Amino acid sequence: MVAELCAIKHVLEGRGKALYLVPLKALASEKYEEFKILEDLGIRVALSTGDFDTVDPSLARYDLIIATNEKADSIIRHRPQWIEQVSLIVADEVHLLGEASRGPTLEALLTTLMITNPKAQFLALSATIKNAAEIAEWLGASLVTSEWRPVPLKEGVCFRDSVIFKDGSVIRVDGPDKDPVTLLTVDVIKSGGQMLIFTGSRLSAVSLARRLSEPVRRLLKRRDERRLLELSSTILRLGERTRISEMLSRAVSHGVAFHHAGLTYEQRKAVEEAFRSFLIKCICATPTLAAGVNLPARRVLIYEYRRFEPGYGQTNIPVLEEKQMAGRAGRPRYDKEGEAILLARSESERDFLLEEYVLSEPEKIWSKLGVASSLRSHVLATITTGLARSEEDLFDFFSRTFFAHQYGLHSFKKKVAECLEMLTKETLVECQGRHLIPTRFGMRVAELYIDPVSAVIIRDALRLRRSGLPPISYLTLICHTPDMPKLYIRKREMEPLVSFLESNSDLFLFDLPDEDDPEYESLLEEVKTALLLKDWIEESPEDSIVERFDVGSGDIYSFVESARWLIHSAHELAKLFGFTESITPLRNLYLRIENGVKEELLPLVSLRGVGRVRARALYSAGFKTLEDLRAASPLDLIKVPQIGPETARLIKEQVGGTVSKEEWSLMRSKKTSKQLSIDEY
DNA sequence: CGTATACTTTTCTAGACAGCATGTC
DNA sequence: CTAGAAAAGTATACG
Repeated sequence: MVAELCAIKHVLEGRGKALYLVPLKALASEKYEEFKILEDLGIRVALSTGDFDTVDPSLARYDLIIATNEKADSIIRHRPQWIEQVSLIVADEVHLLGEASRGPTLEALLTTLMITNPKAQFLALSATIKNAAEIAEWLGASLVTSEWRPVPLKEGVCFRDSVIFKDGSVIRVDGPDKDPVTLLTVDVIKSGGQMLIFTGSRLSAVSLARRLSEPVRRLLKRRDERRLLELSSTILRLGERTRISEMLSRAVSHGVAFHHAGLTYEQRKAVEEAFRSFLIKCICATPTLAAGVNLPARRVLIYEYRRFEPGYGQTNIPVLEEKQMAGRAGRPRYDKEGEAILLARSESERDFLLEEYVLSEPEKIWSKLGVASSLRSHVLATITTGLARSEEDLFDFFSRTFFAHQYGLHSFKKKVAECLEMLTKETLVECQGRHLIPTRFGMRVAELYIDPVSAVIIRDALRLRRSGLPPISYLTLICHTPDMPKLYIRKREMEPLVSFLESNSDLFLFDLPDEDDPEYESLLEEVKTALLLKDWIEESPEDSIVERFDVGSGDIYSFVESARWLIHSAHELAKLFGFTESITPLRNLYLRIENGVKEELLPLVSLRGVGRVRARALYSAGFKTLEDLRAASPLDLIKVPQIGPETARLIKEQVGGTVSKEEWSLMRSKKTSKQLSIDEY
């Protein structure tokens, strides 16, 4: 509300545009829906995330622009004029600054905006921050704190059948069951509330949901039971049937659901919506639901406060994260208070949890901009945007960052200089005397929004100028870049991966580490990820990919998305450097990744208006090449399922066939008439 | 020799942002 | 912040 009022003031008083920054796409959409009512006041609201548009020049027409941090950063790299008119910058969930992977982007973005828009107002928001004053100081802002909450929150710890709250009050839950999780769940549902349980792994989310299914089902009203059965079958129809969707469907029929990133977007949305409409009584979730969309419940149970972290083992989650989860407790308008409960397994653990979480404040936020991988790309961006034209400019810029604010500039200078050295050595930047000038390569890398290291890996590989390579060569290449997320390797998978590697070593576009090299294991991860992508473009059924790689459908989509982005980037770099023999293979691979199709469908899928489904339909109707399509009459084309008059016309336009006047008018008349069956056509 | 039981070894582990182009049945 | 639970495998006891 504070941000909203502030934005209204800025726009209506004609002071300038407002930019609203959020960390998640889902949050961006949510805010967009929320702020759209401002259009009644004549304020034009736009949404800009990676899902919706590129750097859209029409954004200049809007007054309030909602964007993810990364999207806003990317927009700035394309240097549009309208940025100058921004007079209010809202940074929602600003505690993200302390997150290693994505905090630096927000930090660089805010620093840039402070420099380019020195008169703008900065409004940073967070519910869980200890050193808020320090961040305010960095932003040149004043700190405003408020303890107000729409629904009061009670935090406590549960051991056996009793819960001790922060304020000293104690509640006891009892029932025939001895299991405290079941007791707490049944208790809150009986009194008309809902339960949200956070677990530390996907597996425990799923198994907990199964465990609670029976007790929850017994509490269901007849009417809900019927609607849940409908929802249960809807979930199976949302996508290809997999083991996970079957388990989810079964749980949902009992009024329970699990929620993690292995689910598809649609499945997750379905679960969230059913929870909001009180249909689903209990969700067992990984931290997916801790941040992000607003999905409160009367009672929140933190079932596991430890989580595995690679390189560290089992670690206690930060208090900040625990407070984020606890903050989900209490549904405005429905609950008069919310309860957030940590689960203890022993008496000493109960005391530990009370002390370390319930009564603790969240940790301080520390800048993570010093991490080399993120620093590189921000040093480059500072140069390509023209913000730094010399080394001094560069240090000036970085002296304005939160990192410099917290740690001082001294140690930082060396890190920045190292990044600069790497960028000049790899010719992303040129030094001419004191001047720093981005090369075309550097410019393109900044715009493509990839890590300079990824770009160098791709360039060096394509520079081998090898032609006639199969898709797996390019797939392993992009999986070799730091921008590509990777699959875990299981012990039993080592063997087949090693043998694949040995028999195909001539297909790799980069040097392979030795078997005793610590890099070797990450190479296997890369190969495994590449093999998943290969299955995808060969149209393996989703369920077979799920089984073979032990991933969820949601994981498949996120791997495919990242691969699509990097293949596109590789294609652009091939064009930039004139690596002609790679341009067409990369273009084809892009089409196949995007649509998830076999090679035989390539010519069809390359047409506008034809994706996976229509390509398949055309192919099985006998139209296998562009030549077949050129020879075909449009009236034959519309006999193909999935192909209507519009698409037929579009296809004909692209393959350069002729459409006679009669055919044309016939098609147009069909277009406006009620849709006919294939037989009628 | 088969099987129950105790002890040892192995396996496995959260999430999600970015480019660009296009628009049906 | 540097693990711990569950599954799988193996040894031993017992009838």
